[in-house]
Amino acid sequence: MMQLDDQAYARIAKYFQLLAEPMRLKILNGLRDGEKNVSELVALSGGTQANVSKHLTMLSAANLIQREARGTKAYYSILDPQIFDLCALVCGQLAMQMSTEAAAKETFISAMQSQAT
Amino acid sequence: MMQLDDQAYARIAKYFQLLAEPMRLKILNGLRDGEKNVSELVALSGGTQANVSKHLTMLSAANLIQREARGTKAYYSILDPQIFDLCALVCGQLAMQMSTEAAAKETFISAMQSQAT
DNA sequence: TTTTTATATAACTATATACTCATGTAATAT
DNA sequence: ATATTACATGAGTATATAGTTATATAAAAA
Repeated sequence: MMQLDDQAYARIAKYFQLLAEPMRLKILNGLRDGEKNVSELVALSGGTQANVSKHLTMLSAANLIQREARGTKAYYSILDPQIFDLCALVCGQLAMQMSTEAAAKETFISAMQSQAT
Repeated sequence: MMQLDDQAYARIAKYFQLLAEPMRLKILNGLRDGEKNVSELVALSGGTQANVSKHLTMLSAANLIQREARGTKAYYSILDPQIFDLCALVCGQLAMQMSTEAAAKETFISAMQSQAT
């Protein structure tokens, strides 16, 4: 078993932390089919402008997404589509766990298929 | 683009949240090569008994790991090895990001190889 | 230039959670 | 029966973070 040092664990944990927030997942999912500006993401997510903007700044600082200013608008786009593989794995895992809860399972199975690369 | 409802996002986020903690990652990595009891995990992780026990309870409640009491000891083991795929993906991602930081990159490359399924 | 539109950010609040210390519980040993 | 070992858990504290409100900034339009 490989021993990682504490710094390595901290870094991996921080990465997962970014994905551990419903609004951020919603935003990332909103960027799946290409770049969107902040207003579009606000409308899509149902969050406030300030909050969405903060999450975008966080995701951008971690290089999960990319910012490009055009005019007065700021367009964000996914930098590494592999994050969707992560989500797909988790969705699959959760779908397994919910093998008894039929209705919830339906939701997740289709979500997983939609999110899989 | 598949639209997930808020409950779905919350659930996925909660799953990532479990992996967003260095001590829990350390514990999970400690269970990679098979079951261990609490004392072993305490020694391995360098955490306190109370803290390790709490994390184990959390991971167990989320069905990431499994508890089996034998005598006065409690043995924990990984329930779904796919979590290591998640970690490997993240390690790979981080290794990419660190392409300039040579030393740190070395650490992650080997870690990733060790963690990959 | 002034106004409007789009986005970012500072200050603040509320909540969640990681940790420690102390104690509870349960199985084994003496 | 009592003590010991192994583990779990409650109470309390500190810190992190998501969210809101208000404001700053910057480009474009009037």
